[in-house]
Amino acid sequence: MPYTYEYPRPSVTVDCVIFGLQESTQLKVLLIQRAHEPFKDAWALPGGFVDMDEDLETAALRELEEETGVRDVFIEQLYSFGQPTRDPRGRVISIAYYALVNLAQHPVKAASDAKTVKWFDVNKLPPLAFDHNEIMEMAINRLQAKVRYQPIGFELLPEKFTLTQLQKLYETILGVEQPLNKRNFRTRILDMGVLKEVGRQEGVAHRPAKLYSFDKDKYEELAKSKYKDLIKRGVDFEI
Amino acid sequence: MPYTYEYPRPSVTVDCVIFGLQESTQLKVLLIQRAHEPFKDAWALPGGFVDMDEDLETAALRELEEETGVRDVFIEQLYSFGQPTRDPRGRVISIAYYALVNLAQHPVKAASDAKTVKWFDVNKLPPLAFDHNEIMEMAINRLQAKVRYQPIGFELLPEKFTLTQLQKLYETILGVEQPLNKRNFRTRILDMGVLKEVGRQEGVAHRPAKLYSFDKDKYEELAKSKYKDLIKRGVDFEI
DNA sequence: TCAAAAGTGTTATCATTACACCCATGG
DNA sequence: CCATGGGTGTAATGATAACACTTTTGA
Repeated sequence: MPYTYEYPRPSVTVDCVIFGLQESTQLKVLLIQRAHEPFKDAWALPGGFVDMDEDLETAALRELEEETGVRDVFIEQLYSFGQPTRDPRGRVISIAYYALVNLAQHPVKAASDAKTVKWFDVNKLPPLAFDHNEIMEMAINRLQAKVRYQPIGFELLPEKFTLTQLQKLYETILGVEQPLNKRNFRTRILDMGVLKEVGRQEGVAHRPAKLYSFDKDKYEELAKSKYKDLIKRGVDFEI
Repeated sequence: MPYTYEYPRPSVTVDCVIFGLQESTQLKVLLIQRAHEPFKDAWALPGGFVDMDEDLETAALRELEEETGVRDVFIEQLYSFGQPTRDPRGRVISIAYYALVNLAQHPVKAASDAKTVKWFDVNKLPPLAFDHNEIMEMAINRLQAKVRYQPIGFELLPEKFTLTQLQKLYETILGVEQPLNKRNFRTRILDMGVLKEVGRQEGVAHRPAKLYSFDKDKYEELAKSKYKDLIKRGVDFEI
């Protein structure tokens, strides 16, 4: 290898914060119970060391599947944590990823370094190994911020869904105490123009709801033109 | 060291994208010309290897000062880049940071691994070493997104500034082709309530402008209450 | 008194909020 | 025929955009 440069090197790991939505009403997060020292028996985020020839994202997905059996998720980089004392084994830098999935579609099974795998309610987390509580907190903030301006979450519902299901989903992710106003939620969502009507409910003991699906093409298109608008408007402090 | 775990380890570097505002009208970025292989003589982001006992952020600030002489900046983590082939020396993972500074207050001088240090116009960048063009692109997007909802940039002006100066600054950072509407810019900024009047210009050949300064306390306070509002409102797609 | 930049009035339009009400279905 | 959600009308308020206008200064 040309130009080789030798320094003592930190270890590099990846960690995954996988949020799971259960019945659109409960927000959970996937944790493993560690099988080995350090922090043996403590709960932790799934993750592990990056191999020398794989992408960071690939490493995260591999570790996630190895330890929990969960696969086929869209993860996104969250942040990198590098405090020198965060791992008792020595200098370990960790790149954290996060994702939001439909819990029902992702059965879990413990394996490799994990003793147990479990979905925990986001509001009832145990103390976690390493600095994983800090990572978790950042992930929750990021998820809630993201859900406000990007239609994530649509993939978590059945392909065809009602507006009430969608509203429940938002209320869950945002962790609101009061339900959102139905009228206004609907107006806003429909005015966005990214839902298309695809039928109606059947066999329910009340007025059947219209079913919608997410129109991805429309969304991409809108995202582009909206971007131009923003540029034109210039400033729009939201604080 | 207990629990030591041995794996082959990637190298870890940090890179800094330092944006500099010149006279509130030009957005520049700080590059170094590499003194050594690989990519000898090519332009690159200031950065380098992380020491074993320092924070990532500390490493970024240290490398920035060593290579460019620039110090006392508030950097923020941008993203981590880990494509296995991004560095010909082998596996190198880089954590990128970015910042926006007042160019006039940060004199540069080349040192250590840098042959030359130069501020480049953001719109006239040379081809960069490694994957630094990709890092740069992401940094520009992030900066422009951030400036829309957080009052960064205020620190780049003199302590007392006019609304016209502030508007110019926004126009520069956003890279707009048409100037923003003066009336509306003023209304919006003043309605935020984070500026306080602190005097007026003197000795100018036109009506003297009022001078303002940024009221940080007021901002912190507003940021909190605004956050509560957002929670209450629930959803607010901006796409 | 003029150029230059600062600063203001005003209107039309659109988005947001809040509240009350009607509708369709199965049991 | 009623309980249960689904779905709509509307008015008050506030934010945004667009444009034209007035003010104050030094030279």
